[in-house]
Amino acid sequence: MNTLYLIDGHALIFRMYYAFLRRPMVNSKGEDTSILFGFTKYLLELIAREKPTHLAVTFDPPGGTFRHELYPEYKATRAATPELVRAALEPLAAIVAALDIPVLMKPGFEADDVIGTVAKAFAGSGFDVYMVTPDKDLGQIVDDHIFQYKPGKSGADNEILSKEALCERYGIADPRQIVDILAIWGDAADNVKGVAGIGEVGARKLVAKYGSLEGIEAHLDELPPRQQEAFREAMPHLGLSKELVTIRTDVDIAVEESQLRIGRPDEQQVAALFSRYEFNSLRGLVPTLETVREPERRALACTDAPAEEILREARRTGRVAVRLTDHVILASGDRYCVLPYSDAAPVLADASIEKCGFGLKHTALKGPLYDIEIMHYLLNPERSHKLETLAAAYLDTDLTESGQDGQLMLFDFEDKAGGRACVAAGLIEPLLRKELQDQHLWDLYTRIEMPLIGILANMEATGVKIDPRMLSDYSRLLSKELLQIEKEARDLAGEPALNLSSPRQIGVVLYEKLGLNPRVKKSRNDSYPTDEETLSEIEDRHPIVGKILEFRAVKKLLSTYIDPLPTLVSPVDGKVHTTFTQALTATGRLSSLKPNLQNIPIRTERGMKIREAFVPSDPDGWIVSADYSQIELRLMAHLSGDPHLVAGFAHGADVHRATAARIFHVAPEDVTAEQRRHAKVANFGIIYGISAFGLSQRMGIPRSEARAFIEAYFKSYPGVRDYMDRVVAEAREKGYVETLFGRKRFLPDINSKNAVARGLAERNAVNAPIQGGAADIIKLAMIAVSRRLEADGFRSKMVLQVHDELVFDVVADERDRIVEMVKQEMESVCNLSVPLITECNYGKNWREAH
DNA sequence: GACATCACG
DNA sequence: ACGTACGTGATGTCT
Repeated sequence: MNTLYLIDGHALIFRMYYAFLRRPMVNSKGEDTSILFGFTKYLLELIAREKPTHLAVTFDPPGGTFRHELYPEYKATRAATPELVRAALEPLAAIVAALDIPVLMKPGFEADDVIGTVAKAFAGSGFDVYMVTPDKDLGQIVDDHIFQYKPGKSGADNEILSKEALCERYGIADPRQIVDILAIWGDAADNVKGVAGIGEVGARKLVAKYGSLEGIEAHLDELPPRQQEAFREAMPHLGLSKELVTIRTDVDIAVEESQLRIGRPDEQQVAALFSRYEFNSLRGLVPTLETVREPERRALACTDAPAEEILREARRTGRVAVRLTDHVILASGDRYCVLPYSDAAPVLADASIEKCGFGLKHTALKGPLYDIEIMHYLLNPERSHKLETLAAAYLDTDLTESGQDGQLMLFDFEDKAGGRACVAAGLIEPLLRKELQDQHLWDLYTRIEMPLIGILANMEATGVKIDPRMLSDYSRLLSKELLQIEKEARDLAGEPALNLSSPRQIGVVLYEKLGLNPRVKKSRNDSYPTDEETLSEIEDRHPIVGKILEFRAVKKLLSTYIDPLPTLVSPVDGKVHTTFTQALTATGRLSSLKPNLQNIPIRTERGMKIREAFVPSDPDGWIVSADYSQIELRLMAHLSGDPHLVAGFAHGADVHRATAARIFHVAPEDVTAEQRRHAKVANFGIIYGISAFGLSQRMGIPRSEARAFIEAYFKSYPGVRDYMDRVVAEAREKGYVETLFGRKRFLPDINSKNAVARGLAERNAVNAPIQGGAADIIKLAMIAVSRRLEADGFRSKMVLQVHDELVFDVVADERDRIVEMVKQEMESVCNLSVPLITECNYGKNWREAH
């Protein structure tokens, strides 16, 4: 459904004027930006929250209106417009224009009349219209497709008044009767006279009973004498009052649908205006093409068909669209059928029939899989790959629109929506196939992502065995420690109720009560910094700081890993089954969720113990872990071709030591521990697209020293600097960078005038080919290893991937063969100018396997 | 739902 | 004068 939001500009301005009256907002130039800020924020938040497809702002035009001609005293009692409001009008118009939001005005008419006219016109042509105004007058316009959207006091509590809500509020049958209520009630603000002595309640009751002003007049004699008298007295002006409070819906104003479509803000203008008024907090709210909702598209035509026909068609063409829910939906062309898994299984498992669809990660599916979510992910990993988005972009149809079939039973409706989705995926797939081929991404899809789909399905289905007893014992132990730490910290603070999980409370205790760092300042959102880095610096000033850090560490382990993990163990097989997402990260990595098994602790002793709970499914079996050694730095060596970095890997030497030796001009055996540590940090920095600031933070040295350090690094490895320059230049020219295997990452900010955004894009340009290339390589390894597991008849399973590590649940007698096979496959998956080395170990649990 | 924090590579 | 090392996910607080 298309939605049109019509903003009552003046009403909103006044609302903001009063909202900020006691605590105005002033920028560094001393200008009062309250109204501009409040108005702009409201507008942007409305767009973000409601995602209108169409939007306009209305203002009252300068000069009088037809109401003044009818009645010279109209609004005569109004105080003069406050100077702040007057001053806000022009800048506001500029902001609204920069946001590409149309302004509607008509000389001689109030904004209300324009809103009324446009609302009626668009509601009549299939729109839902929301009139954004606190003004009760506009209630009279409300109907089945026109709503009053009342701004709340603090942004969030907006109220949407439907026809039903208004009728209930006023006790009337039709919102149009609000006109009669207002005429009788009168409106002091507009100087419209009503009936003396009758207020809102009286007017409501009378209109409810007699239907209208005219109805009341016809039955005047039924009223109590006092009211009769009041009405007779008011009679001469009531007709005028009614006319004045009636909102016109026939204003001669030409508004095209296309004018009101949500547009594209002028980034330059918006940036200039926002920095002029210092609206830094609003920048992120400016709608982008991704965040605005596209106007309505036509529905997708499709029909259901007998299952036998679809199955026959699938076998004949060697292709079928698939959607897996509680049941199976199959589609061919624009026809679909719904059937139980048992009936669909033969086709799903028939490898000679290719499958296309959205989300095909399922163990039942065999044969070539064309998953449009993943195909689209390769075209641009950072865009949305939702089916609805793809259907809108590739088929110009709206899959979200639904329910107009009204009377359908729920399951019929679900089938129909599912059928439509399945048909849509089948129609989108060939279009994506073409784009992948045009953009040279076809090989990446067919050789890496496509075979990976089934592998991930199997890994998820297999799961990892967990020892819940071990975890519950450990939980008891750590919980006791936690309680003790909490008590000690509270005693040290002298605050028995201190919540150690609250950074806010911690900040107050540390900096206000104990005064541990007089220099520290509340940051902009009224909070003190209490992150680990900050606290470590002041750890020796008070024993409580160490307690807080320890509390945090233990609490993290308990609440993120130890306690939730057992609840995620399947009662069926005693295993946890994560979900691997294949179309999420910007770089090509996988991600893992519910639970995330890619961030299980390893760096501390307490954390490492958690890995003891990850065990082989057979008590006699083994956990085997194989991880690529320094894969990202090796890729940097390969991509840059720097002879010294390549040489550093050639003889299996300690790279960080070799780096330190080169940077500090000492023999490798004379490198100190600190030099090696710094070289290691620098090597990581290089992969991240080093910056002097970042390095100085990590090494705890001044920025000038960091700069010198980077210079020394580049002097030692000139090829690395050349590579970084090259890849950034390539990004500037083409707008994207790519991995060895052609995986792309687009960097729209690479030529930005904003130095921060540009800097990030430049570091991404350096990092994406490396992080993404490593992701490509381990995916290839997973494919190679899976093939061997199957071809050689292994019973052991691959169960986890952690970016540079593969984890296997291994049966006892396969241990040594698995270690050998995995290492061999992982190391030979691609040929770089440096060796790919895999560390492969086994143990009775994940911890021991390292 | 935003933010701060912290677990991993 | 800004405001930054790359990529993720889960939890708790607070509004």
